[in-house]
Amino acid sequence: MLNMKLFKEQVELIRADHEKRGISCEPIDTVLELEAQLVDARHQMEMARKERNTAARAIGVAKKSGDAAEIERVMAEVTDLGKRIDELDEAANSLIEQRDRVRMSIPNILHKEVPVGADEGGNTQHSLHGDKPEFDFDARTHNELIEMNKWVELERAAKITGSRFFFLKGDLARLELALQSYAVDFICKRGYTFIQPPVMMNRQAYEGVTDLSDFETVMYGVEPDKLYMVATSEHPLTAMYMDEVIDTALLPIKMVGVSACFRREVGAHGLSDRGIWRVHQFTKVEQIIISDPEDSWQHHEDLLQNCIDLWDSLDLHYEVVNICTGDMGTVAARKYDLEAWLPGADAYKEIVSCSNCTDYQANRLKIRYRKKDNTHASVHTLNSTAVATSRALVAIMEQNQLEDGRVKVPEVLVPYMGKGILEPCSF
RNA sequence: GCCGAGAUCGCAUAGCCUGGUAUCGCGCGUGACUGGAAAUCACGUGGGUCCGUCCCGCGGGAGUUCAAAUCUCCCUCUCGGCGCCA
Repeated sequence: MLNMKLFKEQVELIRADHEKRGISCEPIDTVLELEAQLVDARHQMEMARKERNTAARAIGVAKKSGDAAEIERVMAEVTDLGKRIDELDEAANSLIEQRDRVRMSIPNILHKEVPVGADEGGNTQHSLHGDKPEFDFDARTHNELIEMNKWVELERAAKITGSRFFFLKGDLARLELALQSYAVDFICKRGYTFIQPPVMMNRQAYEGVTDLSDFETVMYGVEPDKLYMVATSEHPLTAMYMDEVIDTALLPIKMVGVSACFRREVGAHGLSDRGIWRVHQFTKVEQIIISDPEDSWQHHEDLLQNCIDLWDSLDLHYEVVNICTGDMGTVAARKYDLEAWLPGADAYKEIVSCSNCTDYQANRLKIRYRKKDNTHASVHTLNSTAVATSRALVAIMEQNQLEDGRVKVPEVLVPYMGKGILEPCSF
């Protein structure tokens, strides 16, 4: 959510951003109009309250002096004022609610270097990494590999939960665990603190970190308890500091979290989504930074560099992409994706997403820091995947496959696995 | 799940019984003193603001009252005790 100060002092900035995104400026005008009404309503209410406070204090004085007629007169006056205040208060609250409902739908201000484009076709290449593997046989898709090696149970999982859930078995499950440990170790060596978050959150905290429409399309709700399963550990790890003023000396706070992630994936269909590429539950190692606004763009580059170094060390071929205006979403001000090459699909597909959300989440969550001049300001929040394990498994399987369908383990993971080749499962 | 005690500005803490302007301290900021600093002293230090001897704010919500941090009820969380439990 954008700060009201921005609407009052630099509304041209918001308008210019909407032009760039190719969306209507109408909501901006609505916010300004509601704000003008609110200021007026609030002022009227304050004046009425002032009158009442003054009169009510006079009652205390009059009671001590015992002037019964005077007490009665003032009390009648105060009762009338009370009714008027209630009405004005109700009007003001309704205006705030209307204003913020519109304000929440207004997206973050983009970084000036975000490429302009209508949809994902407008994304541009940032850099290309690793060598594209060559096969002297027909490369298989990950679907074929998991089936011939019996590494994944999709149909049996469907019996007990539904489609898009899975059991991960044997060497592939062990590789998943190895990836988690390796990625956590890798990021911790760079000064991040490992944190395991809760995987459910309440509505209020969740509204602070995500787009409202996500409640319909992304999140699972746990009904009787009014909780939501987290879609990524970014959400609990960012929200954990809500309503706090952080000691400036503690910034930046750098965290690496691991959690199961739950997504409804409403409307996702198609051949490219089969297997374990797009599923309702997967595990993700995530980097989070809570930063002084002055440093956040440097941290954003650092997060990307961590990903590049990590994925280079796995010896995989991928590209880094600049996400364009039309593909950005509401919360991020700038976003890089890593897209791994999948020989089975003959395409580059998203495996990592690295965002600077600037103060957009922090405004909503009221995560502030104390500045030198003793005033408060919102922090910046950043997040980046390190590895989403199920997608990393797909990339490793497809790029490291052998002719017989077995898979070579990346060098750096061999110590975590205790073996260099993934063998088929016996059942 | 049951019983009890709590939640007050960045931190800490008083006010609650007995309703009438949010207290002391620490930290931080500004100024004075100084060659400079420390120490000391003064002022400031939740949000809003049309800058007022203004309005709001004491975990959240409702109620009683002319008036609620203060009284009543409901909820959330924390701490202690008991129970259950991987």
